[in-house]
Amino acid sequence: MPPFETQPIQVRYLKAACSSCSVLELCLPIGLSHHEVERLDTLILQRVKVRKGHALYHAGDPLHSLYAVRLGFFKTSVLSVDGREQVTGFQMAGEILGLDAISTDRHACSAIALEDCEVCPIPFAQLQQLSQALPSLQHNLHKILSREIVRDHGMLLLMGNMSSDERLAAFLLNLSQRLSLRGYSSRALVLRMRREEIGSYLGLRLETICRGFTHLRDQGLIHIDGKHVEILDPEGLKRRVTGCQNPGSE
Amino acid sequence: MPPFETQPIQVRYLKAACSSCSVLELCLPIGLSHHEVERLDTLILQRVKVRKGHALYHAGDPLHSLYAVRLGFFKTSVLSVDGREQVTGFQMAGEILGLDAISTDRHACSAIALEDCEVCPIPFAQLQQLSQALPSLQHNLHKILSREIVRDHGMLLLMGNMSSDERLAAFLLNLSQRLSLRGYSSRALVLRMRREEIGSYLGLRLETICRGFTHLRDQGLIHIDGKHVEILDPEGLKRRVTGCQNPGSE
DNA sequence: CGCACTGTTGATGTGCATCAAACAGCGTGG
DNA sequence: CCACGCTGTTTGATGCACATCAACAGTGCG
Repeated sequence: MPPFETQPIQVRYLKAACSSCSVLELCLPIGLSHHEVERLDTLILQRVKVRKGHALYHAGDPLHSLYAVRLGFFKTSVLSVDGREQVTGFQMAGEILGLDAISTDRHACSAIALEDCEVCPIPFAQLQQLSQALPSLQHNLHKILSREIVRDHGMLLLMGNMSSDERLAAFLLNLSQRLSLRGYSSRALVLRMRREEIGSYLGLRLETICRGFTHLRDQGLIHIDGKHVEILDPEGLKRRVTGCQNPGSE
Repeated sequence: MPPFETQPIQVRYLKAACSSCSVLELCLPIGLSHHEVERLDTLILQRVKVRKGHALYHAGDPLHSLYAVRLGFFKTSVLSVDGREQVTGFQMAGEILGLDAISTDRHACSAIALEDCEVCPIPFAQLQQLSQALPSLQHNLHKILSREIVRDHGMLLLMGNMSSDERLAAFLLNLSQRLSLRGYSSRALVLRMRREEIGSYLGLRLETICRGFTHLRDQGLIHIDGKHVEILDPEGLKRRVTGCQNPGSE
């Protein structure tokens, strides 16, 4: 059976525990004391599994919980009035989904699992309540919200000023850096999303993504085979991003 | 003396009072009780004036305060590594500056006054402290942070999917809507920024902005003379934004 | 007045979108 | 087993929207 985004999410209940979570140090509880983590734990009643291709939530759904990604890979996207999709982000373990829903108490984007995923729902009302009592939890939440704003501004810079190849190089470096933070190789990575989704994220067409990969490959910066990317020359990629109007390097 | 962005800001001290502020209902204290507003008032020691062309803060400055715009018009912008500017937003009365600094305790962008401005500095550490005690203040702060995220995602949609004329129409409608919320005319508006800054904001060149204005004028949607814009046909402008791939209307 | 800055418009170039076709992988069913 | 459709990727040919380059007009200011 093919996955449909509009189907209800597939859930399986699991007892949760931030304390023993592998992304504890990247997630909401970062820097909290053992005691504080235990109090946060009481909010997270169970983990939820989301199957590949299914939605964790849709735009318009009321906000109940924020979601900490425990496992897997999501995309978030908004739809324009005339139905075109803009991917606003790709989220991996330790990252928080649903932040944009706080504004209106309704989710402003949809979150789709790009592979089988597991998330920790954090009931938002209770999170606010608990962060009244725990200043460091409140501070973490502020930082996470602010970090998303900084990230978005970086994306605006990318969309407004970078060529297609530069965008692609920046995208790969960003993925690589986030994966390596999580203990994965910063060299060899697997793209969980399709070319079209990368394109939407970067403000380009899928064909341009393909050609971009080819360019970077022909310059000896990456090796690419389908969804498998190997970064051969991270420094070269970085130069590709910053060296915007530098035709001498060709 | 021409204004330099790198000069220190010009300050003049004024006693502050949220309670009597004209944008009380658009700003941080929205929905707070009289008593709660008074407690917030105690944080804001004095208002600060920023002269046209001067910076309220620069990227890299340490975060001390958030700033509520009381009067005037700002732009915020980030610089790419190779020195190109990306305008990330234009802020008017009631809007909060400095949210992106919470992430790293340093401002990630610069805020420049586009006209003589007045802001209320809100010491962030104390704001966090007070919002421990005042749940509705905490909630407001969360909403403001989240609203910025939603706004940015809208900008990504615009940058990724819209033609130059559509971007410009969306920009004008957005300005018009925010100005009318503040009691100004939604029809007649004055652009406080230069064409180049609009262009940077929308991911276009200044010449393209000029031509876009000409197009909208030739379609009878707006009247434009320098910095003065009159919106003649708001509905037509809206159709211009949503009707993305509709060549029949030309 | 003269200069710097901003805005407008025209001519030309180019980077990416669009259109199109071929191919690979993969599950399904004859 | 192969044929088949379906999805995703790659590559080529062509067109267009916007960038770039350039000239000039309007405005404010020392």
